[in-house]
Amino acid sequence: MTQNKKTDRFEAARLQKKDKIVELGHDPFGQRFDDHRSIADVRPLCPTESGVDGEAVRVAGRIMLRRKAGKLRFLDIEDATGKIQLLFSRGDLSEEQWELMGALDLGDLIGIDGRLRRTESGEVSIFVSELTVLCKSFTQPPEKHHGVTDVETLLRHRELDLIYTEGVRDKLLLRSKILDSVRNTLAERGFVAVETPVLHAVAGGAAARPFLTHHNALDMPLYMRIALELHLKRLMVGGIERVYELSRVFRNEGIDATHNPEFTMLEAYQAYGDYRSMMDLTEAVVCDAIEATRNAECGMRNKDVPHSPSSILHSISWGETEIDFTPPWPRKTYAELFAEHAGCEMTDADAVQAKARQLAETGDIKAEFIADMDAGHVHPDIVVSEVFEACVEDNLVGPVFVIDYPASICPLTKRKQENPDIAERFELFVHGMELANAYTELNDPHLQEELFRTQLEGQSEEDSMAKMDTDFIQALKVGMPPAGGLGIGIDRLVMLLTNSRSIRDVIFFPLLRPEGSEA
RNA sequence: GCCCCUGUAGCUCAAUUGGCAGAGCAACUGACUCUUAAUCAGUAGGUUGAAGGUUCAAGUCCUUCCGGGGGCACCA
Repeated sequence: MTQNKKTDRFEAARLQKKDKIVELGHDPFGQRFDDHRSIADVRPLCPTESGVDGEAVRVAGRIMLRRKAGKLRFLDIEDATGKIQLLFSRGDLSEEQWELMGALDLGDLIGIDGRLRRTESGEVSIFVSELTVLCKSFTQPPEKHHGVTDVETLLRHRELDLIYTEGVRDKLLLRSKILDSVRNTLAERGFVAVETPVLHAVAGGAAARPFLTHHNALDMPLYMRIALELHLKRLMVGGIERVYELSRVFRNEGIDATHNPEFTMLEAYQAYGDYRSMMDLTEAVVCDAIEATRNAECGMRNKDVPHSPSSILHSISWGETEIDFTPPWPRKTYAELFAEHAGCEMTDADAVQAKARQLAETGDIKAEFIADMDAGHVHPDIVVSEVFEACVEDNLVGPVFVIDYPASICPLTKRKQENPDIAERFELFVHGMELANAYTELNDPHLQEELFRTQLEGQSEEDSMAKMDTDFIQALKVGMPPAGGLGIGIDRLVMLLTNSRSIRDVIFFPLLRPEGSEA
């Protein structure tokens, strides 16, 4: 890196201090430090009156701020639970300890033994009796008041973001709480967590462009999975009646506020259920997660939590608005929503085409699409789908289950008994964002095989989700129970529950282009 | 892939019409035994993202490239 030369002057100063620490007989990189307590635990133990000696405590943390006042040094340190002020007094410390203190810099990790006591101004403090260096830091910390604001720096050096930007750590840890909650909800209902292959010979189960890789020994191309679906259904055939996987999938597509190339997906399958069972499950998963985030926020270091408190148990803040998730959530059919917002019946092909042209004029639908449509290259249901996306989805504030989709755009879904043109599928929308997608799973192997073939019509191979997977068809022939299946985009769920506008806010290390390539 | 915005010291930001690249924090030296973004005095710190061009003169204008952000497209 060309940066090295610039940073040298800072690193050199810290290297000298490291040598000083060694000279004084201490390890600049520290050793195991037992029996320290969390700062959050220790703070309340401080006597309320200034100048009164409290309990002897041992803590560890990173040096965040430093102030000098004559032969006194005030250091603020922070651990995973909070901050506390340390006071070093020249009069109370040995020469060796005072010199060791002088070799500290902002950003160093230290261990402290001392007594809790309030300063004259009433600040909770630890009056230090012994300092232990736990790790020397060699980089210059960001500006103490403003921190780092440059988004690129924050994303490329997420550890700095976590240390120095207020609330970032809490928000990302909230993600872990949500994941725990989702797993608990599923476990309570008897779902078994499994792991299936990430490397697929055929990337099926969704319509998305996969990442391509290669196995050397077998000399064969492999795809990173774009969905979990097909393997999980094979496990249902195998007798695992309630099964889920909560893990990473990969899609080789654009990056924006709601898309990262690798993201976390939940897929759950329930034998002998249907898409209605999955609505109940979705409500449970989301409501439990809302409760979990509330409980987590109560114990958090920073009070500027994402959500304003509300009297409604299952409600969350989203921007300036409040969304009520109290179940049951409304269920509206695709057809009625279509009629409501498009102003015509989706079965009236001519009217739908007219609406599509109208939407093209306002730019909500691409001109190219209209050209394809007029040339007869587009299935009528695709036109319906296009119009639906253009004029319905953004109006779905939600939460709302959109149910009963046109069968032709759902090749893995069971058709309604009374109407084979309609598939038993729902998508959950909240503020125009697609949060969940579920089906009554198709378990007729011959129909499935046929749909895999016919879906290809009018679509490029890579745009189709209907990729023939013969192992999967073979499994269906063994016999898969009628079942409901559910998919939830976990990153989007976390965005929703943490009031985050960008998916990057809820992923520790979102994908970025490498910086400063020499080429 | 397209359009708009953006890149100045480790960090946060200035720099008039094209006219000597500056400040705060951090660092370094010093003063101060109760500070709270401590304060005060001093020192040092720059290939203005990169390359080219216009000009007596470029952080500023032009071209290309690189990174980032936002929007569009793609994403059933």
